[in-house]
Amino acid sequence: MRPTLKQLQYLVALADTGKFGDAAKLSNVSQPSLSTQLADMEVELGITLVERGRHGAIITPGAENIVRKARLILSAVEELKSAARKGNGILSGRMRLGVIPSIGPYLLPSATKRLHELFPEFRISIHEERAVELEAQLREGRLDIIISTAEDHANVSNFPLITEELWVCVAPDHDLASGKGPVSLGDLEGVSLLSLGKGHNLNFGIRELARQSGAFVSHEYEGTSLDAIRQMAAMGAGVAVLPSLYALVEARRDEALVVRKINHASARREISLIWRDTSPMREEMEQLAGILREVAEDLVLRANL
Amino acid sequence: MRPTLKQLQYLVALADTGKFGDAAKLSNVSQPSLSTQLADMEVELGITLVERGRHGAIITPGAENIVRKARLILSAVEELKSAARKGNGILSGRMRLGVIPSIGPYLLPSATKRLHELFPEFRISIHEERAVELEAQLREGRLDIIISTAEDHANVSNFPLITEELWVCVAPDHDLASGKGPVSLGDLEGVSLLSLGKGHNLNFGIRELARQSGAFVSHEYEGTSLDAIRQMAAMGAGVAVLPSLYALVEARRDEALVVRKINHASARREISLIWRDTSPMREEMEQLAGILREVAEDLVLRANL
DNA sequence: TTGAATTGATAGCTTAAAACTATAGATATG
DNA sequence: CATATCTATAGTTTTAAGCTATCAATTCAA
Repeated sequence: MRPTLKQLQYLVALADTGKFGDAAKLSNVSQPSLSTQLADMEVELGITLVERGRHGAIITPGAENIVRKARLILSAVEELKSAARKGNGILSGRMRLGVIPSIGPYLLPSATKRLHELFPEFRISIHEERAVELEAQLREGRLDIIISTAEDHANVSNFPLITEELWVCVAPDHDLASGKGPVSLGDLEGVSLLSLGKGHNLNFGIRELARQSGAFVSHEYEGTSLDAIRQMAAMGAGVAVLPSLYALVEARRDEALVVRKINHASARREISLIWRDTSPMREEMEQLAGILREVAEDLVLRANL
Repeated sequence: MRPTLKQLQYLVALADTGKFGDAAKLSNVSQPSLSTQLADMEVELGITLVERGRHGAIITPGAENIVRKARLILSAVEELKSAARKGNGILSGRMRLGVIPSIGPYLLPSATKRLHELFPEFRISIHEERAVELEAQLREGRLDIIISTAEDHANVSNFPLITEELWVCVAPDHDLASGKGPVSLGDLEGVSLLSLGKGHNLNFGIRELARQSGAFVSHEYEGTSLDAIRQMAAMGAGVAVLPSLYALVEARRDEALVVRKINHASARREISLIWRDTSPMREEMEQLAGILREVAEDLVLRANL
């Protein structure tokens, strides 16, 4: 890569001092080294950069331009170095975050707000996809980090953020609307469960729940968003099964719905922050996870007030 | 100068290809060379730039920024190289031109106009000084080129631009105003010659003229500009001795003056373009001289119509 | 589960670049 | 005319960069 940065530096030093010897001293090299580097550079560029003589070195008029550009380049390199020093150890830059749709819209608005307060230099771009796509993209390096349920996948590290219980949401005239407190597994026998479509992470948990309780999963409608499922339930189409964050933060505000927690160990899912374990940013990832966890806990806490 | 341009180039290649091997191929080096350079760079910058793994190389979020800066730096270097290629052999850049006051205001307006037409990339900054100052500044490298009378000075090259005759200008009621055609040396005997002050180049020629003709140089007034001398003459203070360019272009337009050429071999001065002969721009200088000469000749020609 | 294929890292060596010392050549300056 | 002050050149040493060969890790397929 010619000219070299070193050569550019020598040229600038020469322009500043006006003498080869002084420029060499300034650059901490010997005068012959600087002289030869400069001569090489002139050959490389095919232009005479300085006029030599007893009087010292005078930058030729045509080379003033070059010197100016050289200064800009050198300062750009310094900037690069200081940028490297700065954005180190701390959350900075732009991270590509993937998130499942049943978490994204409910956790991330608060989370990004908080992150921006704490780390103004940090940006995340959010990609909402189903869990399978997310994982593939994480592996391919198209995402840096994902928020999903932590199933055991090879070569990824995960950090639990929050454990979500599953809640049922039904229209007030539904059988399940009459009881108080949590719903037991038995209460679900025979009912029609509304869920997100296939490939969605939430779907797996609900299928399992149906299997254990004797409920069945509705095929009439497979939602692509939790809001859609909630509205179906409000219209009496069945029992929406929703994760806590959504149930607490969104569904409970809907007066056309009764919301009850499902009281069973398997009626929960664990949301984690997941990254390739080859990633050199473990420290930052854990820092990020800590903040996301705080935000999630805070959301649940507020909703329970 | 770390990081090296080469290292930056390798980083960009890696960002583009996503694999060390491919990046190496793209950069025409072996994979180990590129690997070690990149590792060195990471140590130097104190930041992990890429995540390595079976999947290839993924730029870490914090380093995206660095890559972007690296691209800019590399393209700035390319720009520098193409600027060097462009501004070569042809008049370009900014040249610092010194000129004596008895030429500057009469030649340069036309000359700069013409130069700007021919070489839009070429700029000159003009410094009007007495010949002695000009020469000193040329030696010091504070000027690149001067327009002055070509006296034999060491270490400078000169290129004749125009030979100026000296003219006398007098008020219409002066003895010299009565004759027709050129003035002979004898006509000047005993008259009072008006001249620029000491140090001015024109002064030397006029002193010599006085010596040969038996005239004397007025000490009443030593002008600092040709216009001042002309006005003195118009008021009857003596005989202004003015060089052709001024006499033809300016003085002849003044109805309060009679202008006559002095008919003698020594009543002339040769104006040249002068530069340090260490200057590597001889070619450009000669090109410039050619244009200046054309402009000067053209001015004289027009004035004689 | 093993074996081929692919990826980047490491080791050892070679080549090329850069630097140094010493000195020559050129040119102002006293 | 000697001297001081420049830059260039020659010869050598040191440092950096590059190469080949090989390894270790991981994936993918049989």
